Amino acid sequence: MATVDQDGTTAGPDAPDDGTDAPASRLEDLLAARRAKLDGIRAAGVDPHPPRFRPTATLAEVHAAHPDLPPETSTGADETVAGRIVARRDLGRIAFLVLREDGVDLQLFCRRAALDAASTELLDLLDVGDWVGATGEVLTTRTGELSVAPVVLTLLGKGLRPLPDKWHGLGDVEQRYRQRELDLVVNPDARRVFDVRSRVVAALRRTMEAHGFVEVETPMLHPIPGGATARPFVTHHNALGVDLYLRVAPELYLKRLIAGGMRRVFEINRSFRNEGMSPRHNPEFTMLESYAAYDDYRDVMDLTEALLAAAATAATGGTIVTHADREVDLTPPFRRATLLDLVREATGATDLGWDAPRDEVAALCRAHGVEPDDAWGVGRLVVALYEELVEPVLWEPTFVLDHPLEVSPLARAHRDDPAVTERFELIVAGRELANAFSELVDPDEQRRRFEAQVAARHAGDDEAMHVDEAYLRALELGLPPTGGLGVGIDRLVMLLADVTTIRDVILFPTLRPERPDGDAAEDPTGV
RNA sequence: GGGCCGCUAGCUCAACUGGCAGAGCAUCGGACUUUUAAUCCGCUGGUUGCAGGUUCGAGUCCUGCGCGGCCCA
Repeated sequence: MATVDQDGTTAGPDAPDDGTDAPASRLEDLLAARRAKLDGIRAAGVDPHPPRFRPTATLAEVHAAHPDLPPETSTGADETVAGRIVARRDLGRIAFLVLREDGVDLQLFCRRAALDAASTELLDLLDVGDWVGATGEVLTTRTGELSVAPVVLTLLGKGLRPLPDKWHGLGDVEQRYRQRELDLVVNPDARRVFDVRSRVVAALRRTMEAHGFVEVETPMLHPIPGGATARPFVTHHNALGVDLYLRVAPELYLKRLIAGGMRRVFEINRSFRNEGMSPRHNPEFTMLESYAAYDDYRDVMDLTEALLAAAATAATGGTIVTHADREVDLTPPFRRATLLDLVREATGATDLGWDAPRDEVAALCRAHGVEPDDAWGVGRLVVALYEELVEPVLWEPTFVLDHPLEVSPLARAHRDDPAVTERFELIVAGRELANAFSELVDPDEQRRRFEAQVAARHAGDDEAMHVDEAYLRALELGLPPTGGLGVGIDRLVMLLADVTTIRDVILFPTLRPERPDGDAAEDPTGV
C-alpha cells in the first residue's frame, strides 16, 4: 500500500521505493491511503482511539495567555493542546500543522529534531483531518505567529475521510445541510451562526427566569392537534393502538398549567407543522412560548421588548443590528399600530372598518392583487390585505395589534371592540417574530370558537382546529386573566445572525432522504 | 403541487455552434531547517446525478426520473 511496509514501519524518504505505490485520487484511493496510515499507526503500537486526553489549555486559552508577542519569542511556558489538523505545511526537517479546536486555530511548529522518536514516526502518518494532541513550549515563529513547538505528538483520532478544499471550503449547499459536521469543520460562518443561536437561547432563558417564569416541558405527542391552525404530522403508538399527532404548538397544555395554578410558565422546544418548506419554513422549528397569569397583551409587549433586546445584545453586543445590509433598531419601545390602521394606510381606504360590506372588501383585495377566497369573511380578507401589502415592508420592529376574531380562535375578544381580539404580532424586517394575546379564558366562548373552527374544517379548511375537551375542562376549572406569547426562535436567530434562510440556523434541516442504493430500505421501526 | 435554474475528479470550478473531458487544491513519489492558500519537480485520478432517445459522434440536443436551490401556491 501507499506508505507502509509489510512490517508496518513507515515508508518514509529513506525507505526503498518498491514501485507498488498506488495512486490516490479517487475517493476510494484517498480512503485506502488513510487506512494504510492507520495500519501503520497500529503497527507502531499506537492506539488510534485513545480513551482519554487531558490538554492543559484550550487553543483559545493559549491565545489569550500570550497576546501580542514579538517574533521569535520563547515564553518558557509548556502546554499540552489538542485539536484537529486543518492544514499541513512540510519543509524538510520542519513541519507546520494548524490545529483547530472549537473554531480557534493554533499552529504547531514541529522540528523533527525536537520530537521524540515515536512522535517523529507519527508525524509522517498524520493527515489533515486527524485529531492530535501536542505538548511543547509556547513560542512565536520568525514571522510572529503564536505556536506550540511540540516535543510529543499524540494521536487522538485518525480521520479516514478527506476534508473539503482548504481554501474554497464546502460550497455545495446540499452537502452543507446533509453533512453539517463537514460544514462546521471548514466553514467558519456556519460555526458563527450556531454560536449566535446558543447565545440567543441562553439570553432568552435568563430573561424569562429574571421575569419570574418557570421552565416546563409539555407533550410533543398529542391525541388531538391544537394550539395553532396548521396541518399536523401523524404517528402511531403501537402499545396503545392509537394515532398521535406531533404537536403544532404547546399552547393548550401550557395554559392548562396556568389553570393548575402555575403563575408564570414558559417552554423552549420544538413544534412540527406538516406544510410546505421554504427559506422561512422548516417542518420542525423551535418556539419560546410563555403564559403569565394576571397579564394582558400590553404586559406581554413589554416582556417581548425585553426578550428581543436581551437576545440582540447577546448576539451582537447591542440592540442595533445589521440584517441584509440594513440596520434594524431593536431598542425598546417598539412601534405599536393596529392592523386595521396599517391596512387603511396601505390601501388608502381610510374609512375601511370591520363592519364594511364583504363585497367591498373583496373588491379592495382584487384591486391590490389579492384573490379573495369565498370562505373568507371581512376579517380574513383584511388580514389577506395586511399580509400582502403591509407585513413584507415593515422593517423596524412593529407590534401589529388587534387581529380580527375570525382568525384568532384562542384570543380574548377586545375589551373595546368585539370584532377584534387583544392580539399582537411582532414584525421585524418583514417577518413575523412573535404572536401573542390576552388569552381567551371563558370556556363557553372557547367552545363556540372551537365549533366555528370545526365548521370551517367541514367547509374544507384542513388547518382548522378541533374541539379539545380536555382543554375546555381545564378552562372550566377556571383561569385568571392570562397573557400568552410565542416567539419563533429560528427566525429570531436568522435576524440576529444576519442570514436569510432558515436552513442556515437549523443544524440539520429537514431534507428529502438520500435514496438508499441497493436493496430497499427496511422499515426503521421494525414493526 | 407548479415554473425556472443547477448537478462534471475527494473539494472548488472550466470545457465555443454536438467533435480526443481539463485546471487549481487535495492525494501519491521526490527536494527543502521559520511556513501562512508555503514553494519547486514528477505522477496519478472521470459511470459528466440516473435511465432512455436522437446522431457517424452527446458533458453539450430531446424525454423521463432523482436530489438540491430560487420563485409561486
